[in-house]
This record gives sequence, C-alpha cells and structure tokens, in this order.
Amino acid sequence: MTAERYNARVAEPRWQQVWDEKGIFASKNDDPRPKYYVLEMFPYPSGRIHMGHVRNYTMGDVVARYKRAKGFRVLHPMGWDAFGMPAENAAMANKVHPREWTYANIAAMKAQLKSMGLSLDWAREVATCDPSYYKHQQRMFLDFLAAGLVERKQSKVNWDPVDQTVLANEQVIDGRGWRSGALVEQRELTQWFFKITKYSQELLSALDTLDRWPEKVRLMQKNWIGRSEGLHVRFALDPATTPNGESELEIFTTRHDTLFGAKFMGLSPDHPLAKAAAEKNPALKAFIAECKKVGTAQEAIDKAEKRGFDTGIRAIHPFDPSWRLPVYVANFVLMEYGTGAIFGCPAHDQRDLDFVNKYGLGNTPVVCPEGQDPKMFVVGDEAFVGDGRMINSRFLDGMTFAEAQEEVAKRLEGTVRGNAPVGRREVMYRLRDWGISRQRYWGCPIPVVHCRTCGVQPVPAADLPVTLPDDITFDRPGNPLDRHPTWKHTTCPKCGGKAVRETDTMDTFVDSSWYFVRFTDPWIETAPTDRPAADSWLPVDQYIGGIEHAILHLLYSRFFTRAMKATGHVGIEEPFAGLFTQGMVVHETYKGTDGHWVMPAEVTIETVEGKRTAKLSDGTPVEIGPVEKMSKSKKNTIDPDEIIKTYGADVARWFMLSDSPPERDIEWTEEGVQARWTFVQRLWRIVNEAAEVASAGDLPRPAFFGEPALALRKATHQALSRVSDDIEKLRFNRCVAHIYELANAVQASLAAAGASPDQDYRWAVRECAEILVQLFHPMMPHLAEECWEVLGQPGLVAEAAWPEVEADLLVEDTITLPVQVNGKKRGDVTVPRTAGKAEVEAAALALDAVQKALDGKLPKKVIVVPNRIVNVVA
RNA sequence: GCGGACGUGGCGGAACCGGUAGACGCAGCGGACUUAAAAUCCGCUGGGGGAGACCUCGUGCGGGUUCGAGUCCCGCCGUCCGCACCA
Repeated sequence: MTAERYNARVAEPRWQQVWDEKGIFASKNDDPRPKYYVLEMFPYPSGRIHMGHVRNYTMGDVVARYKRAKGFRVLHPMGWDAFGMPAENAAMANKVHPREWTYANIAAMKAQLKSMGLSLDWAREVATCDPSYYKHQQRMFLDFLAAGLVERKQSKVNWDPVDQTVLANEQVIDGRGWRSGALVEQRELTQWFFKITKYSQELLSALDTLDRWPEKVRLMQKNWIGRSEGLHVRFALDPATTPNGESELEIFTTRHDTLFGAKFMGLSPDHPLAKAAAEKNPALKAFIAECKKVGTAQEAIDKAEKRGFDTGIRAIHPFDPSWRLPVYVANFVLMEYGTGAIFGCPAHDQRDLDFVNKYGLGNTPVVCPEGQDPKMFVVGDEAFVGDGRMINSRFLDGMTFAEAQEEVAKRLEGTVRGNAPVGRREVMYRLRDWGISRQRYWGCPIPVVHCRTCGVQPVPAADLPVTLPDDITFDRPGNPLDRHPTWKHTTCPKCGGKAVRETDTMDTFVDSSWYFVRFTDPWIETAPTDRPAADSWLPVDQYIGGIEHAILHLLYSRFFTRAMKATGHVGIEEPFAGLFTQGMVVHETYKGTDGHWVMPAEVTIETVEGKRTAKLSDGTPVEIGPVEKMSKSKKNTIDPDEIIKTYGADVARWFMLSDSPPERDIEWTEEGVQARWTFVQRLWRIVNEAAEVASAGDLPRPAFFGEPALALRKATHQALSRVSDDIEKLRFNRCVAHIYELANAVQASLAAAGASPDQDYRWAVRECAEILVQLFHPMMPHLAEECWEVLGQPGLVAEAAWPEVEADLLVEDTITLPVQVNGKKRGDVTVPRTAGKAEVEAAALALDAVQKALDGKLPKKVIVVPNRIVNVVA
C-alpha cells in the first residue's frame, strides 16, 4: 500500500539516460511541423553553474517541454561563450593553457547542466572558441568589411602601462587598473569598428515592432541610442582674435530657439581650436592638461565643477554682426558628441548657468513660462528648461518655443556664408560605433594582414580560419600574439611580400552576437549559415536571460543580424521576437564576529520566540545581514550541485518557478527547499494512491458523472486551462499555485473515490492524476516520468501530447454572485447561469442581510454586473 | 539631475477589462496518529471588538472620480533600476 519514498538520486539519472538514448530532444531541420525556437543566454564556461543559471535554464526548459507537447518542432540548443579574459587570468595565475582551462570547464559545466534534466539538443552544441565556429565569424568580418560595415579608426582607450593592455571602463577603478593598480592612461590607438551607427535610426524605429519585449528594455535601448534633432550652426570668428586666423566655429544645438540668450561659446579641451589656442598660451595649455587629469574616474567626472578658460577668441552672433561672444574652453564640453563645441545659454540650461554664475557672464531669459509677466521673469540659480513664449529675442518675441526653433532654423539655413548655409538641421545620436579590437590572446583573431606596400589586406576566404597559435606564454605582460616568434609573420595576399598579421582579437560580444543563428545549422562547414535552416528557424521565438544584457548584447545582436542580412547570411532583421528578462537569485548574508562573510552552508539558523538567530557549528554567533544577490564576495552562494545531490534537480527547478514572479528576484531559503521537497514526496504519494484507486485501462469512460466526480473533473480541467495559459505568458509562479490547488483537490478525493462503488469517481481521479502529472512535467520532468510509469501510461510523458481542455467543464450551471449594499459585501446569491437581471436583482433583495442593511428603505438603484456582482444602492 | 518600475498579512506573493482583497506557498498555533520523536493527516492563522451569528478598520500617505478603487486621476513619501556634463 504505502509507496516507497521518491528517490530522486536514483530516478533522475535513470530518466536522463532514457531521454538521451532515445534522442527525443534532438530537433530535425526537415521536421514539417510549425517551429518554436526557445533559447536561454548561453553561459560563460566558468567551470561551475550557479543558481542564476538554474533559474534561467529551468524557465527555458518549461517552455521547451510545453511547446513540444503542444506539437511544435522545438529548437532548444546550448553552447558556450568561451572566449574571454578569465581564461587568460587563469593562465597567468595557474599556468594552464586557456584552451585546456576552457574545455575542462565546459566538460564540468556540461555535466552539471545535464544533471538538471534540461531538454536540450546537445548535438548542436557550439563553443565560440572553436575554430569551427570562429572561422565563420572571420568570414563574416570580411563580408562586413567588403560591405562597408567595418572601419579602422583612431580611438581613445584606457591603457594599463604595467599589464600593457587595454582596459574596459569597468576595469578602471578610481583611475587605476583593476589588476595592476597602475594609473591608467588615455591612449590613442587605431582600432577596428563595426559601424553600428549606420543603423542608429533603424535600430531605434524597429524597437516599436518588438511588442514581445519588456517595455523597460526597449526604453533602455532607446535612451542608449539617444536620438536628438538639432541644428549645426557655423559661428563666424573674429580672425583678429584667433590663433591662426581661423574664421569659423561650428557648434551643434537642440535649443536654437535660445540663440538670443547666448552668453558664451564653449570648446571641449580636445577641440582643435582649443589645442591651437593652447599652443600660443601656456596658461591655457596648463588648464587643458588639468582637465584631462580628471578624465577616467566616473565619480570625479560627476562631481567635477564647471570650469573654463577664456581663450580670448571672440565669436560673432549669427543674427547680429556687432554682437561678440567670448570663446571659453570648458571642461564639461565633450569632444565625442556633436562638434565638440557649444553656445551657452545660461538661462535655459543648468550647466551653462552654473558656468556663467562662476565666471560672472550674466544671463538673459529668452523663454518665459506661459502666464508669467516677462518683465518680472528672472533666472537665478535654476535654469528654466520648460516650454513658454519667447522674450528678449527680437524677431522671435511672442513665438512659442517650437515656432522659434523653426524660424531660426529656416533663417540660418537660408543664410549663406562661403558657399554653405550657416545653419544645417541634423539628427544626432548618442550611439557610437562599436570598437571590437582587443589586445588579447583568447579571442577570435581579426583576419587581416598589414603589408608595408599594400596596407591593410583581408585574409583570403580560402585561408580561413586564422587560428590562434597554441605555443604561447603568459609569463610577461602584454598580448602573447604580439610577441609570438613566428605567428604574426606572413605574406601579403596581394603582393606576396612580407606582411604581419593583425594581433588584435575581437571583443567577445561579437561571438555572442550570432550564436543563435549558428544553432540553426551548426554543422555546415562552408558557410556561417545554411540559409534554408536559418530561414526556417529564425527568429528566436522566446529568448530568456538576465537584464544585465538589456543594452549591449541585445543591441549588438540586433545590429549583427542586420549586417548578416546585408551580406546574405540571414533573411531577418530582428533576431529575438520574444524577450524575457528574469530576476536574480538572492540570499541572506551572514557576517561573523570578526567581520568576515560566512557561507550559508556553515551557518545554523534557530528561531526562538519568533526571532531568528544564526551561529556557526562551534556555537559562535553570526550576524544575519540583508538579503542580497548571490555573490562570491559576500559568500551568500548556494551550490546547485549540492542541492541537486541532496534534493534532486526537480526540487531545485520547482523552487526556481515557485512564488516569485519570474521577472522579480527570488530568495533562496533552506525552509523553501524543504517545503518543495515535501511537496515532491506528496505528489509521489498522491499519484501512487491514485494509481491504486484506478489502474490503467481497467475503467471505461463513464457516460455520466455524479456530483463529486464532476467537481473533481471541473477542478482538473480548470487547472489544465490555467496552467496552459500561464505557461504561455511565462507566469510560472501562478502555474505552481494552480498545481498545488489541483494536488489538494485530488488528495481530498482519494479516500472517498477509493471507497466508492461508483466507477465515475474513480475514473475522474485517474483522469486528474494523469493530467496533474502532465501539468508538472515541464517543471519537474524526472518526477513526472516516474509518476507516468506508476500510472501505467505508455511511452514517456516527455513525448506525450498536451491534454485537451474539455471546455464545457469550465462553465458552471449556477453562479454565485457577491451582493453589496453601498459597495460593502453583505452576502451571496446563487442563481442559474442563464438568470436574467431581474431574477438576480430579486434574489439579491430577498437576502436577509440585504433587507437588514436597507433597514426598511427602498433601494435607490440596483446594479447587476452579469457574472460579476450585485450592488444595491440605498 | 533625467528617465523608468514598484510599495498588498510575520514573509514570498495572488486578485483578468474598476466588481467578494489576501488564492497558493512559507513561517506560526492547535489537534489526530505514536510509548515517544520524525513523517503524515485535519483545523486555525490581517488588525480591533464579540461567547457567537456577526460588527468594524484595512492594499505607503493625502485628496479626487465612481453605485463600487489594491486597480483610474492629482499631489506627496519611500525603495529599487537604468543613464548621466549628450548641448
């Protein structure tokens, strides 16, 4: 009678092996059924999976298993984002070759992922560090180059003089290299760029079509692209005041309406005119040098006060030749945006106002808020940036801000000086081109050679891949490719003369910008894609990953897909039709008396009189800290491997799906794991008992169902309907709640149904058990297979079709409506579903509670909302 | 500074288009079974009042719209996130 406890440790590997042997998760490209491509962001092979992976991959797996059951041919692949710095760091620290380190990590992580029971098609596995992958990436680089989507240009980088390497912004901490601690320098290097800005407008406009993306991500990308419409204005300069007789300064503005409020011109310290002026003015030179010092640390930039230096140059106002404006070098003007020069209108720009207040240049308001007396309107410490009417602006006076903009633009466009109009409308974007050069070894080599006579030459397609040499050393700083004795020496493909290879490798974001395409046919050797396969699978229907990739990875992938389309490798523009960003996994933190963090595994929690206290195994008290994202530094991590070994993968998966909405953070707790484990055991018992109440095939479907059987069937089909709906919407926490409810319902029926002589009740229990197992199968697949077997079902639940809802079971014959008096609930009425308004009203008014609340008065009005509520207005 | 999201029991959260607030789970309390414990099963569990049927207050705070507001509108407060001298 009593079943053994469910033993996940035995059952899980067994079912994983069965799935593996039957190859049921391998998707075929020639399968004619409708496709569904579900993808989770592939991991960096750090060597161990963490709880974030467990959450991410569980969600994707639920969708994959569900869609498979719904009759789709599902593509659910996995691979490795395998290039990158940690492999080189490991090489330096432990003298392991980056390749060995990476592949060992891949093997370890793959075993861990397999223990999760994910329904992945491992036949399509790719690793970006494999020449069979990066060969195609090199090919596409060359295609992009030919298509004008790649460019080589000078760019500023953070240079670590000790490690002799370029650092990403986040690797610069307080102006110093994160590893070496050396002061970081700004260096100009010639680097390769993908011309993502060619697609600025398209990447922006197409955001509107991504209706299955989170609004938040679309907004972040929109802001990142940063479109603004403005005007280029060529200010004339008084040549008598310029260092070399320069006669013109071009600025960019979006507030040309405020031109009459101008008080100064601002030059970036990097502006050519500023540099030229500095050559003749040592004090200015010193000022510029000082500006650059602040440069790197973000904090310093934030807090730096506005400072400037009068160059002595004078600009002429475009609408008044007699109006001179002083030209300052100002530390807050960026060379990278617009033209690196501005005109300052302090009354309507806070930065400009801070600046003039410091240098006593005054301010004149030119926009007056609606309804305020222009004569009384003054600007003090706070710039007025709102809408209003023009004042103090000659021919613009009285116009709205929009009218004034139009008027100024029109006039300046029509004014010609030296063959060109003084004003030119332009749309400006904040988005910059994507610099992909990295001075590192463990990345995809950029397939070009440098020839002294022919310049930069692409490596011929036939010579790809340019592979990384194996014999490298990390005993010295700098890029091993650069100092390799032979690797970089080659011949020029054009002239046959001596040439050197490019020793920079590509940013790893390039690798991850097209892996989802490669998965559609990872076997083809002659090209990055097999077009029919790519066309049939793409776009990804559901992409799932962390919000931290909201901008770069997703934007680069969107660009890359467009570039691939332009070069004929795919037929689509948008790679991800649906995007979901999951929340983090968080945990309490613990701090020992010595102030060091303590791992949860070392802590014992006790609850005494409602107060939780923590201590170490030797009794030393531990302080319970705030709940935070799991991180190595705070030591509040839980090892998925340990959880799977102790409780099984299904418990870990179930935890990840329960309670917290998937887009929000989830808190991992010991009580929580226990509870999920208890529920697994309970489901196991329920199914075993249900199997005894009604074993497979021995009960024909009854023609009639009595009350208890019907009630259970309604609960069953309602749960089926709701779980299906919620999986489609990725509302996994609600699925879990519905499954609990159904489990409660069937458990309450078991004893009565077993004792009942009527077969209909037993049949309903069996139906419920079967559907219940199918409902939790996407979430806890191993337990589901085990239960499916107990129920004597043929085949695997992983291959079973999703059950059909019997729609008439979702409709009740009678409905119970709440009855309110003046909005306060006073009772319920149960009426036939077909009852008319009058009937419902009469039934509601007949209630004792309603009569009591009315206190003898006649109701003023009775509102009957069909199927919802009755409200009696007294 | 700019932009966005979110505030519901002791906790995670549910509540469709404005219609019974607190589903489901955790924790807690009481009971059954047991020599006992574990496991399991049953019941209770927002605050206040009442022996009880019930009454009353209650979704961050203050207003408003509505027969009816957790949900809509206005104004605050708080928390989190993104961007950040972008002209």
